[in-house]
Amino acid sequence: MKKKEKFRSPIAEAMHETVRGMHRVGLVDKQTMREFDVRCLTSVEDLTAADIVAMREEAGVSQAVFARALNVTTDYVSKIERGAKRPSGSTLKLLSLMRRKGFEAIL
Amino acid sequence: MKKKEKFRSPIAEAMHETVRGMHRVGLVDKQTMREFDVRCLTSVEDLTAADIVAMREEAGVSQAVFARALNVTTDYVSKIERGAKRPSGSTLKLLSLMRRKGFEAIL
DNA sequence: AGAACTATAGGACATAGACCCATAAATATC
DNA sequence: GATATTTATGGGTCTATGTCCTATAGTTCT
Repeated sequence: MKKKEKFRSPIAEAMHETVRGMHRVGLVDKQTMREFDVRCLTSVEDLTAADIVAMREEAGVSQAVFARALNVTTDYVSKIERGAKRPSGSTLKLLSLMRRKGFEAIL
Repeated sequence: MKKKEKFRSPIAEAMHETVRGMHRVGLVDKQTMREFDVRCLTSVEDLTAADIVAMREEAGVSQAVFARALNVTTDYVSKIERGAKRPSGSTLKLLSLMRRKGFEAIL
């Protein structure tokens, strides 16, 4: 079994363990714990056009491949990288996910 | 002087070499080989409203938590589940990702 | 009974994101 | 060297995604 890194910071992990401990002694139910995790881990960072270019270039793929991975069109990626359009909602989430976990994590 | 790279990443190189080998043996044609790098990334399943409800219920979360994980609004999730709206693009990708890898994979 | 959370359902509306075309640079193939 | 092909930019138009708003109603708490 492989070690899976669920949290980025030790602080976040410590918080998770704290609440998990509360769950063990019955202070919080499973639903609350899951919601806690979601609230903690779903923060999406604002990404600039330059950030996205950097992410794509680090992945070493073309705009076409990058677009396919996001399930958007190629020229939309182009517009995003030029700052002509701003990604939002689920697109931003997907990009944020990719930044944290790597390009392969969203394939 | 920078070493001239034929491919942008080890991953891309590995993928390309694999398909190129298939081309040599005649398993794929030239056209397919040319666009393999892009085509191999396009696997987004169509999800019905019922599928999405089932996914959320299996994850055991409310529409609010589900929406937050996708970085969309709560009543958009409600509309999707009722079939009033259809997810597309990156939203569909994110849902597809979640279906294949589990709810925790997109946190 | 009163909060608080849950989900449905309506309408109004802005813009994300698709689709269209042309241009031009690198790179691949002959 | 000539010719395709890939790559990316940049213009425009336009649909419907997705947000925001309000109201209604069923649960599950205290």
